[in-house]
Amino acid sequence: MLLSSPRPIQRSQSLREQTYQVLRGAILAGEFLAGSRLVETQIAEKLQVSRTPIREALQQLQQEQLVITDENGNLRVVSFSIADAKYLYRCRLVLEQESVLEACKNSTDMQLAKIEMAIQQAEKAITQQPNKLTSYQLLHIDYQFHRAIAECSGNPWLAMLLDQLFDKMALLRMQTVQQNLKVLEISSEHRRIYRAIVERNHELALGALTDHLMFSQARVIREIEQMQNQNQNQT
Amino acid sequence: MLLSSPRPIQRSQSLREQTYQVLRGAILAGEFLAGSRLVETQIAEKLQVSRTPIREALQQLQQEQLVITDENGNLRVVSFSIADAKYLYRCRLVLEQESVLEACKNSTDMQLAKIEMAIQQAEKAITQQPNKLTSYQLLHIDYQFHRAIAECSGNPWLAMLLDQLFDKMALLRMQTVQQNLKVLEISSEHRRIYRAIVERNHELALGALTDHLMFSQARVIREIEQMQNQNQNQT
DNA sequence: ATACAATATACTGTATACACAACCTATGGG
DNA sequence: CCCATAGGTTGTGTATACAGTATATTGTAT
Repeated sequence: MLLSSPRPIQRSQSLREQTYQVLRGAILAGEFLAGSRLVETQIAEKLQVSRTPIREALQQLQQEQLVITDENGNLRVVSFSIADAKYLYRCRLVLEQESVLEACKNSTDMQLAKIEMAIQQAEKAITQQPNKLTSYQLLHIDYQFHRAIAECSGNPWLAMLLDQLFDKMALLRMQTVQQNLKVLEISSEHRRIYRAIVERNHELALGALTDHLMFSQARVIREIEQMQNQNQNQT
Repeated sequence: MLLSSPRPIQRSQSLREQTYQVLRGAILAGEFLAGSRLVETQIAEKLQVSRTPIREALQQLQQEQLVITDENGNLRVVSFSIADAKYLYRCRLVLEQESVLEACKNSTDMQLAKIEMAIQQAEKAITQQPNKLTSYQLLHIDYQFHRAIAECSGNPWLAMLLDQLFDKMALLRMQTVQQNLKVLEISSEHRRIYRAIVERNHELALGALTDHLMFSQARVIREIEQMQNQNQNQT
């Protein structure tokens, strides 16, 4: 899940939790170049805490696969290939299909309102400050919408699995050109999904979702390709 | 030294990894009663290592949701409800549907052979030592089959997500009456799925898988209900 | 200059020490 | 007899020390 705190707020004061949030945020905001190395002692010094909480935060990130150990056992920010993108989107598709199906069946008025709110907030954000938004913020707004649908499903495990994928989605986009999120297209695609759910129209909703994700996948892959071409030209 | 071996030597595993495996094994083998409390210091003393690796292993288990913090912040072995069972099976169903679909499309002969081997090993195990098998072992044999199909899909993220669910599946069953795995039924259901994949028959494979998982879910839920009744009678 | 050896450095894994919070328990005052 | 509070117990979070290992660096010989 992106930076929101949908959890029942516990005193997440522990340095472990704080460093985890900081590191995760930094990774998802693209503040580490993909593939860059993460060293406990360096981070510890930079954040002015001991290695213990850093270690634990890094292990958590490692388990979430936002950070991986390379062939020498060094920790690095993960870097996704186009193949990864396709596989990740495929997983996301089947999970979100279940998500909207159940949302069509079960969602309460309050839950539907939450989806609509996510859409409206997105629209407000992109009209009010069209150029001031970081892609991190845009991704978060997008996340809210999909997350709200997952909550409608009533299936907490489904929401959990999707959350894991969303983090990787964010990272996928961070690797790419940073700008270039087609916010208007996305917004209308979201509206289409939402309308179908409100009408409890399974098939329409499934279709709209599938379109949305296929478009999204195509956009991401195109961006990755562009980036790879740029890198080739530089050499 | 030029004779150094290129890859295969992994030096003895860290205590963290070892304790993780021990604890995970103990939980999945039902050696903790569901809901029982896990205390760092106690485990550390029992395993004769310092708290550090224990802590890290417990955090990993916590992230995998095999262990959760209760309302007082104490770590406990997770305990699933019937609702959880349904939700977990639902997630598993959509992911495994994708799994067999892709397996029908992509699987190589070697991968198919691996599936068949999983089936044969299961049959060998249940005919040779029909009563000596723990349910932990039976579940592992079952896992091998489903895991082999996931590998056929070629989608590593799919396999990863399914792995997470399988651990919870194992725990679900551990809560129940321990025996009572309908091994013969399972084996024939597996064969049916396998045959459909070999024939590359999408629809048949999907149907067989769906049946298998629905049966499996029904068996698990029935067992949980029986167990709950028993507990009520005891009071 | 190159290859190699020796040493220094940089990191990680594990143990241990300590601080602090939550929870008992018991003792003394009402 | 009740309960309030001091003191002990238990458990976690964080820092730090230390050992082992990998990596970099420097010096030396060819």
